[in-house]
Amino acid sequence: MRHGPLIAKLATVADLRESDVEQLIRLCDDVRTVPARRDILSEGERPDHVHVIFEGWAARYKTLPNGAQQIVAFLIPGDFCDLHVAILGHMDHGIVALTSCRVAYIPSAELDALTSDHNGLTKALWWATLVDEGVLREWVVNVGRRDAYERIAHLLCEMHARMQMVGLVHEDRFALPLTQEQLADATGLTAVHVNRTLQRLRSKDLVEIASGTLTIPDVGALREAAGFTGNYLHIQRRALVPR
Amino acid sequence: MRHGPLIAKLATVADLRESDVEQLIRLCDDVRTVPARRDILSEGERPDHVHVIFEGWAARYKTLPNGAQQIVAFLIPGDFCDLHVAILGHMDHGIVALTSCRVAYIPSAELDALTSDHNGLTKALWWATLVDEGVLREWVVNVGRRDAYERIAHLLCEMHARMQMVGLVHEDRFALPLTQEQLADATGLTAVHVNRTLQRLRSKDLVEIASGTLTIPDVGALREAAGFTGNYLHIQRRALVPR
DNA sequence: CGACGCATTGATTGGATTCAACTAAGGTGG
DNA sequence: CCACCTTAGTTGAATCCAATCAATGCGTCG
Repeated sequence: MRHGPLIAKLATVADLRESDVEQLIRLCDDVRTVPARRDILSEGERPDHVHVIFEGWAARYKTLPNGAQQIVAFLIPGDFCDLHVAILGHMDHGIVALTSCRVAYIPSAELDALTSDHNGLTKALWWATLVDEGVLREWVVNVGRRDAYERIAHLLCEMHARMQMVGLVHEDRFALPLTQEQLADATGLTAVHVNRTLQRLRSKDLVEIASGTLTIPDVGALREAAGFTGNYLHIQRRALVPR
Repeated sequence: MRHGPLIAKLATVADLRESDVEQLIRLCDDVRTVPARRDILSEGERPDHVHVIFEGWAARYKTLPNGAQQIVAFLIPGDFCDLHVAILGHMDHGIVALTSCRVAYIPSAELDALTSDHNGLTKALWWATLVDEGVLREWVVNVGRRDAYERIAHLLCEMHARMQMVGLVHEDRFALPLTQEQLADATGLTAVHVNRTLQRLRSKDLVEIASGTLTIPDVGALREAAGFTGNYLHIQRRALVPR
């Protein structure tokens, strides 16, 4: 945790050397604060920076013609916002800060340079996007084939596992700064139904929610209820390779 | 089309040289036939080959504890099955042949070697996976926020656009070798409801389906009904760069 | 305080599922 | 060559999960 969530996350999978870590830290020296509800990136934009969340929560979202919104991913500390625009050119969705966020702005060119002399980093970044893809597949399953109860339980399990990866879970408790409206936009439900479903989860003592903090008294029980296995997150802890 | 769908697809985006094309063709010399309904890759597998569909349709799918299935992607000629397992290690989902498929088996090691001396190819492969990711985001929106009617219309629009990319659409007509059951598994609906919804689409003359062939008399009208814009497919035709 | 965002509750509606039966098409084997 | 069986598509009726519409509580903040 000494180096922040990004390195914590990448170190769990890639053979990062001390020198890689130093390079990453140097890249992330331009950290700005984005207030809640502000777009970090808007649809159609062609950013010349790559963005990494250092602190706070954000969401990828798409808006339909009728005004309905669908959140397609939650971004937590350590997550890249747009590793892809360097290649795809423009954003096909927006990213909005859900809380006040501290975001690192990395010039695309510098990242390009770093990854082209291919060290362990390229693979680590690849890995990050591939895990994102795995998460997306699971989200399709979630909205496609689980009922509201399992769906929300599953989402909470996922966020618990991901927050744990970056060291933000303490005693099965972590900050969940989402409104029920946002949970609804992520699960394809309405806020009203999210409310009723959360009540069911609470009444069964699977979750406790108080002032933006989620507590999961029995992780195993919640995972059972959700049908959650974290296999798609491809978590595998490795040691940090010395210089 | 002279070189098959994979090169056709990659050439629309990357600066492929003649030499790149030759390399790709050489890589794809081991083409095998997989019968319909057979798994090309199973969940949990750790393949030492990377697979590309040359002919036929396949589907990525996940199975839930209760037996429900969710298709999370359709694979058509030119699509990679598992560009990611080289990095993630194991398959977190299965891939099944929907029709008899001709599949190229590329040894992972050879692809690694090819991409590590980074030519235009690396970027092209990156691009392919990033588009897949964009498609997945749209699928989340599809099952999360569109009703059955728009949902199926949107899926058909997408497949039309993707089939067009690899030159498999002729006069707004293309092979759609999917059962209504499979359409249901892809859209998070039941086969019964897919049936009724297809009837509505037919009655409005938005689609015609006969013996595994889909005809879209008025592409604009169907896209309008679906709220479809292909922006997330990141299609952009470029010229082939000469050697 | 009043306004606003968010959570909560009730009543009602509706889209999609479920269960079940039935038809059509295709393949197989006696 | 037809009886038989399987698979895919179709239709109807009943049911249910979640949406919709609407109102209320409640804490916060300018």
